[in-house]
Amino acid sequence: MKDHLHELVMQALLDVRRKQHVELPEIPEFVIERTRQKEHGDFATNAALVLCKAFGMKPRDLAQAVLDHLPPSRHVEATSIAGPGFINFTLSRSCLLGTLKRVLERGAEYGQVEIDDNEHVTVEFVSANPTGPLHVGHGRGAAFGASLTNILEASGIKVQREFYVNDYGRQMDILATSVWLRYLELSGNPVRFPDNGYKGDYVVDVARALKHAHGDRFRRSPFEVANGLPADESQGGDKEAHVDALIARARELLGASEFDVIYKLALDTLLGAIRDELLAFNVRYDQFFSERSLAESGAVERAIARLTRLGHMYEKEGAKWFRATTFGDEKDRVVVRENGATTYFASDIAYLLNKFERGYTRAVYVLGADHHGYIARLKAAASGLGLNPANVEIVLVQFARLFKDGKEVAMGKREGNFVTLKDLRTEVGTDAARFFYVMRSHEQHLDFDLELAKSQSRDNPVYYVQYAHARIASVFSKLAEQRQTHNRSAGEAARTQLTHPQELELMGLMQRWPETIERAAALRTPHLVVNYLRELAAALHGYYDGSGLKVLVDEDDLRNARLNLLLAVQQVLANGLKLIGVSAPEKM
RNA sequence: GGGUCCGUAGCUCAGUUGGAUAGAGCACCUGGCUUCGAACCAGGUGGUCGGGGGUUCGAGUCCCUCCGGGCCCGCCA
Repeated sequence: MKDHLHELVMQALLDVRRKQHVELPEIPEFVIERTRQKEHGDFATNAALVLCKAFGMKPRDLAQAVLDHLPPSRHVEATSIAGPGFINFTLSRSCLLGTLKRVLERGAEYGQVEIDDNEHVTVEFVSANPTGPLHVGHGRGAAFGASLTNILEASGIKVQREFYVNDYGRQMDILATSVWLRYLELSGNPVRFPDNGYKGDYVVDVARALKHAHGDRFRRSPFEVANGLPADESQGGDKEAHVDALIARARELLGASEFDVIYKLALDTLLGAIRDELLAFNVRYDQFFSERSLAESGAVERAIARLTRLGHMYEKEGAKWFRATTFGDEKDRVVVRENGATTYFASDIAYLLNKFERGYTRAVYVLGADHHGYIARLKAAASGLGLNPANVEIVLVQFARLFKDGKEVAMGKREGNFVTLKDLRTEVGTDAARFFYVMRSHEQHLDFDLELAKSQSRDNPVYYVQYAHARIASVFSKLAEQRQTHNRSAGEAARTQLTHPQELELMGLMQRWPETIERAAALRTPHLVVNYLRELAAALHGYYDGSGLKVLVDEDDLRNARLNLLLAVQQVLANGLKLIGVSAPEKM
């Protein structure tokens, strides 16, 4: 519709240019946009304001000239000039009725664009370390990422959803060691637990499973384990050095392959829990990608070799550095440490390269706001690898804070007293949690009000939208009870009987649904979908309660036409809720 | 200190890439259920868009500056 109006205005401008003999090789850009207020019609253009100088006319005069030359269109009901020189367009009723027809024809597909095969985007989100359960911070990333990918797909972009598993490196070693120490404790051989160890109860659960499966196989004497270790932080030493020594001791006493058994059990258990939780949260992935596989397949080495070959690596103080400053990063980055181990960033580089080697045309990273330092680094890596950094996109999601009884719920992972996503989900339900997480702009800090999300009351915006859907369903069940019928094609034929302003408003809103998807996809802003749904639900409630009209009237044609309208609204509500992973109930 | 995100009604937030008289929800006030579901609706009160400059036909939106807050700044992951 926008394009159509743009074309009309362009035609008019070309005519005006010819008649007024304006010397102007090209018509500068102007926009057609939705109006903010109903009194201004449906669409407006700033053409006269933008072009008045070029045409040497006053804005309002130019606007009038444009209207005088505007080609007729069956979609346009009325035009007007307003304010400093805006041209407003009011869409014709037949145009709105066409939307109604289209919604019913396309059903669940309404609003979707056909997939464009030339582009294939990989979107990575959550990617939490498998060193513990998901917490409420991950929940926002999960809800955002899942909604965004659904929306991108609806907008015609081929999407792959990926979770990067950090199953390699020191944090996992610390986890495995923590499990082993808890296991020793359960076996009656307690060893002092390190300050930097993982202290959550889930670690004990894994230890218990380990003991159950393997008995005393990993028992060692506490003296052997603790003897000669450097002092821990609370003993006046360094916690990192202490825990590293403890890991080395575990490897030494158990042997590498035995240590791996523990490591593997911890990884499988915790990653399994993460996957289960994501599924329960209605978040699906196409792939869980292992960091370890990058190292083991030689991908990390290859990526470093590529950077070296392209002349972006150098050695300093025994370490190998990537010259990130060449590409705008604030400092160069270590890729291979002095001790020969590769850094986390080395894996990142390899992973980035791998994504494009797998054929994706664009890589989107959904990261927590604390990772904003990554943007320059990752883009520099892309440039260094010879990739186009414009195809690497990082979307930062701000933090979520949890409020209970008006007070913030504190979270600390190492202390083990954090609120898990599972806790939240079981307390407020998947629907409310998913809705609340994407209700606000991702650039905004989110205050998650537990009571509000939990409340089965009018205050809860989730119910407001779901209620609109359920309300429509109940009209249809009432229909059967009253032994009335709904004939869609009869309703279609009688659609011109839908004349009430609130009926037209509903149609106008439904017409905006495809535009909403397009916009939310382009801006990576799922909350626009939520805003839209709230608006559509409000219009439905207003129609239902405030218009004074009844749907289930005796007159067949009118009833069928109105039922068609309700069916269409229900369909669009369902389509929208699906994109954000919230159910569309028939009853509440 | 440097970087980055944010500051809009008492509270939580929208604001269509610079448009017209800044909008919702909650809270507060008034009214509406013997009629398709009141988890709803109709209406009202409430603003120096953090402060100050600038850019232009036009600024909550863009630029500068100051104030206030979140987060980041390791050969950790």
